[in-house]
Amino acid sequence: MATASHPYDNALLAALAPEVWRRWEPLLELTDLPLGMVLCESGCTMSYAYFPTTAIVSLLYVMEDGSSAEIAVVGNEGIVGIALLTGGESTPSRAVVQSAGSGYRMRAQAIHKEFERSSDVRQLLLRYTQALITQTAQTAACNRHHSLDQQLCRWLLMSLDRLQSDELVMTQELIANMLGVRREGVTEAALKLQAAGLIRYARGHIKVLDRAGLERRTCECYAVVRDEYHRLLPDVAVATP
Amino acid sequence: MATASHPYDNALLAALAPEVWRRWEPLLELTDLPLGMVLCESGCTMSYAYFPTTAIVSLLYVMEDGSSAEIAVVGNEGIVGIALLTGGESTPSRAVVQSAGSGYRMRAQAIHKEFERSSDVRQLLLRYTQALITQTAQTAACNRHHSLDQQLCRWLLMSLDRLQSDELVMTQELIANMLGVRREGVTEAALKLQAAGLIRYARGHIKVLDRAGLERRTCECYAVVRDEYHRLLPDVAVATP
DNA sequence: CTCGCTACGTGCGCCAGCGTACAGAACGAT
DNA sequence: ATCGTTCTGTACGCTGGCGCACGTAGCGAG
Repeated sequence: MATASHPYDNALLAALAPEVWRRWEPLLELTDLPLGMVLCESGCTMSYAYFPTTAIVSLLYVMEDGSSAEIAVVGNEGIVGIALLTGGESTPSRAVVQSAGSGYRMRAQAIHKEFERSSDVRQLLLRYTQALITQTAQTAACNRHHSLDQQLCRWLLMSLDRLQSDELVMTQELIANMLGVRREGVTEAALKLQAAGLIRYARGHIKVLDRAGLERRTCECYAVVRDEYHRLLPDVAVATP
Repeated sequence: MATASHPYDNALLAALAPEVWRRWEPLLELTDLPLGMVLCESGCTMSYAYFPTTAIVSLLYVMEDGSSAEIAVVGNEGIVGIALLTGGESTPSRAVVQSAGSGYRMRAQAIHKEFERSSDVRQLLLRYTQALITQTAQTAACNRHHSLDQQLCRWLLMSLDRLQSDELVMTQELIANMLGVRREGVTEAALKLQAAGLIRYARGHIKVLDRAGLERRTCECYAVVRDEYHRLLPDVAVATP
């Protein structure tokens, strides 16, 4: 449900200068983003850029054999559709709504024109782009070196940062898809976290009981990415560092 | 040795319009890039952007425990120092010369100014940025799902595309560092390739005997990234698709 | 020539995560 | 209340890559 949403709920939009804001307001359209909605298929040209407010969107690479891997996640701190800015129009990644909610969308042509027009807009969106690159690169390193346990903690924390609540609506099956691992692996890892009193899991509902505990348990990757977001976009905070 | 090098040897520079070219020529400085040279340390502000001609540069993430992972590789098709364009100034990655050679460098301020000034320059460099993002993202997925054997093939092919010869000067130890795996693992994988008649390995010299064989043996990731480079930068070809 | 260093080869136990298979448990529709 | 479906837990053998510990071979300086 797209109730009580305002463009300001997206931190990137909120960081726009007033005169830019006046131009953009009529170009933004509130949209419902239900779970599983595909905003952009691999290799397909996007018609819109999306600014999530309450929703969370995953960028996934889907391999030929059907297995997948999340390369980045975008919430109310960002924008889906960087390729529209760089001029590539499409990417090999698929953008899927990972957590239902709403967001604003803007026509591809409009955002591209605004990007060309204003140096300030460019500055903001390019800094966000760099933060996204950092997230992707750190994911690559993390996939190489860290355990599923640590990665699950990281994933939970990143989702938490982009939500208003401490409860995630998310089956283990879906998490496994995002992380690119077996569902059973997620079950095991989640049980460990539950045994440690950090979370409570029940049929697609994860309640985070001890956030600090998750942070202690995750790998360095979470903090590196979070800090880099804060450095690049001090006004577009994801979570307190 | 920086002999017989011309800025045109970097495909990105070569793709510049004549009038841009006239402005840039005096700003470019030929530089020797010896093996192991660190162009940029993690988190440090860069003074220069680099346009490799004969050298190859690796972008590495180095973890707290000292292990590392390559997140992208840049040769004569690209530029090292995207963060100067996006305005972030630094990144958490380290840029290391992986294969000795030369390149051109340009002062940070100069490239940033040019990036702001010309829409054409922006278009070109942003398209390159997107290609680099694709490479990084595909690396993340590849790290998750594919075997060391396949990744070694991919790595060899990517290096080959950025070299003028079919011989790589590269110890197994170094390759292991790039891929973020054990040296012994690279030994085993390389032996398999040698047994299959695809390469010949001898004390830091790899001669590629059967390039097509490597392509058959690698994972899809190589082709995805290569094709995306060609799509985004048709005039800045890496290797024939 | 030989000594030392660098680069490569090999062996072995270990373990995280995989593939597969199945069982229980909670929820929702009728 | 019942039944099918979805979600979660458990078990077991397998394998790729790891950590560690050596052995060996070629090259280069003296």
